[in-house]
Amino acid sequence: MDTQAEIEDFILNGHLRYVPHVSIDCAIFGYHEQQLKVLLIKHKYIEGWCLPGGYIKRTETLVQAANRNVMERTGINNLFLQQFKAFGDPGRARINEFDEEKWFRVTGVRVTKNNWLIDQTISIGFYAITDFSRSVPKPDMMSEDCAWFDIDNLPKLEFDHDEMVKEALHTMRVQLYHYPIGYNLLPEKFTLTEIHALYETLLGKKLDISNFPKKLMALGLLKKLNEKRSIGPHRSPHLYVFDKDAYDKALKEGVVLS
Amino acid sequence: MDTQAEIEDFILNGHLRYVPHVSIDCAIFGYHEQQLKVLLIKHKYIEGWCLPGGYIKRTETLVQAANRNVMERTGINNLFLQQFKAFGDPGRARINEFDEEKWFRVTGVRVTKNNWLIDQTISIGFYAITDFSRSVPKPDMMSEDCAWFDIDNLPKLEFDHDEMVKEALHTMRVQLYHYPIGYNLLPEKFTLTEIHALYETLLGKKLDISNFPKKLMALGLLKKLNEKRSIGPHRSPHLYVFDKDAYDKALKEGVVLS
DNA sequence: ACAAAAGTGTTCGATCTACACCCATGT
DNA sequence: ACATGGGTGTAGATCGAACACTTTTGT
Repeated sequence: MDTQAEIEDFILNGHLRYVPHVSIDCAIFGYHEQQLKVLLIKHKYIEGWCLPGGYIKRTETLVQAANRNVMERTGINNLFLQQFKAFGDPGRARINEFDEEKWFRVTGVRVTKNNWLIDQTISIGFYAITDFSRSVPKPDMMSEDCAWFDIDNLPKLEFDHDEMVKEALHTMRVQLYHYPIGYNLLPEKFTLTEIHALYETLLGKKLDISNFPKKLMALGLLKKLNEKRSIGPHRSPHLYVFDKDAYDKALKEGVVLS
Repeated sequence: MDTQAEIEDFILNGHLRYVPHVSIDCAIFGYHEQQLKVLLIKHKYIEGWCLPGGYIKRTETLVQAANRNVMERTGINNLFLQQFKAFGDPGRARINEFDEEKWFRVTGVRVTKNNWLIDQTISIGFYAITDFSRSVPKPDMMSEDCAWFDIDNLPKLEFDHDEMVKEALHTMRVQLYHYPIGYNLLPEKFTLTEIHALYETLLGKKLDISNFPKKLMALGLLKKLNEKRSIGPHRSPHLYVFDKDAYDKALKEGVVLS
C-alpha cells in the first residue's frame, strides 16, 4: 500500500480481495535486555494508539494474513505468530463514530456509510515475540507512527485493544512452558544469565537462578559450548546455543513437559 | 426460524441483522455413563454431517451467538461454551460447489451467487460438555437430523469440522485441569466412582482410582455429605455434591493448580 | 463366611525449593 | 586478597504412581 491509487483501490474494491467483517490484530511483544515492550501503531484515521492489524486476503490462511499485516504495517518479518482469541463483542470497533469528512481529509477518498470498511468487524488476535532492538518498525502509508512501548507503561489503547494485550500476555505466559522460546531473542551464543533474564522478564516474575539451569537443560533444547565469555573481573560464564533440530521439532510438537 | 417466510427473510435480508463472512461452530460433547459423544447435525442443504453452528447477530456477543445457535439448532440450552480457535483457511467452506437449483429445491428461495450466504466464511469454534441423556436434540427447520455420535466412531464430517472436533477435544482435555467440570454432568449427589468415571471418559485414559480422591478434594470444589447410597451387596459409597460457591468462583478465575 | 466394590495407607522415586557453598576472574 | 558474579550441591518438602490392604455391604 504505497501509492494513493492503491489506497483508493483498497477502500473502494478491497472487499473483492479481502474477507470483509473480519480483521486480525497482532500483539507483538519485544524483548531486549530485560525489557518487555509491545509494538503499537497510530493509524492516520484513528486518534490513539492501537495494535497493528488488518484484513485477510481471500486466498491466504489466517497465519499468513497475520504475518503479511505485520510486515506491511511495521516492516517486521518472519514472526512466529500464534492465534490466541477472537474478539467480536458488538460495539468493540466503535463504528458509530464514522465521520465521512474526516475519512476524506485523511485518505483523499470519498466513502459512504455502506463502504465495506465501515461496518462491524470481528477480530482474530495473534501474538508473537521478537527482539525490539533488531526490529525497527517502519510505518506504512496508513500509519502515522509505529513504536515500542513499555509493557507496564502503555497508553490507553483504542477499541478493545487493551483487553487484547492483556489476553495475549496471559496466553503467552501460559504457552511459555509449552513452546520453545528464545531463538532470535538472544545472541546466537548466550549465557545462562542472559536466558534466565529473558524468562524472568517474559513471565514478569523471579525464577530461582540456581534451579534454572537444570530445568532449562532438561528441555533438551540447548547445547553447552566449550567456550566462555570474558566479562571483566568475574568468573567467565559458559556459552550456550540452541540445538536447531530439537528446537524446530519442539516448535511443531510442543515441549514435552508438565 | 420456524416458517417459510422467516427462512426467506433470513436468506434475503439476513446480512442486515447478522455479521456476514463470520460463523460459529460448536463441538458439543455429551457425557453419560462412561460414554463420550459429539452432537452432529445434518443440514438440509448439505450432504453429510457437521457441527451445529450459524451466524452472529450484530447485537450479540460471540458467546451469546454460540449459545443461541446451539439452542436454535438443537434445543439445548444454557451450555458453558468455551471459545477454542478460529478457522479461516481459504477453501475450508467449499463455496465453489454452490448449486443454485439445489438451493431452490431445498429452501424454496431463489438465490444468486452474490447472496451473503454464498461467500467465504471464517468460523469461530466453541466447545461445551453436557449430559446427552438429559439433552435430547430437536432439529430445527434448517436441519434434517440431529444426533449424538460416539466420539471414536464419527462419520466423515463436512468442511473442516473433523479438524474442529479434534482441536476442540484437545483443548477440552487441557482445560479439564484448569476449569471446574462436572456440574450438570452428574446427578446432584454423586459418588467418587461416578466422578472418577467422568474424568476418565473425558480424558480418554485411565486415572488411578486410589490417588483420585485426594487430588479431586484438593481442588476444593466438592463437599462430602454424611449420606451414603445403597448399591446392593457392597459397601455403600459416600455421596458428594459440588460446592456451588467455590465452583462458580473457579469458573470465573480458573482452578488454582498446576 | 464370601464376593465385590469402596476407600485408605504405604512405599518409592522423581521433582521442586531454598539456601549454602565453592569457583573463576581482574585488579 | 577480595569483591563480584557464575555455577554447583544438598537437605527437606512435596508430589505422583503403583499397589497392597482394610472396610462395608447383602446374601
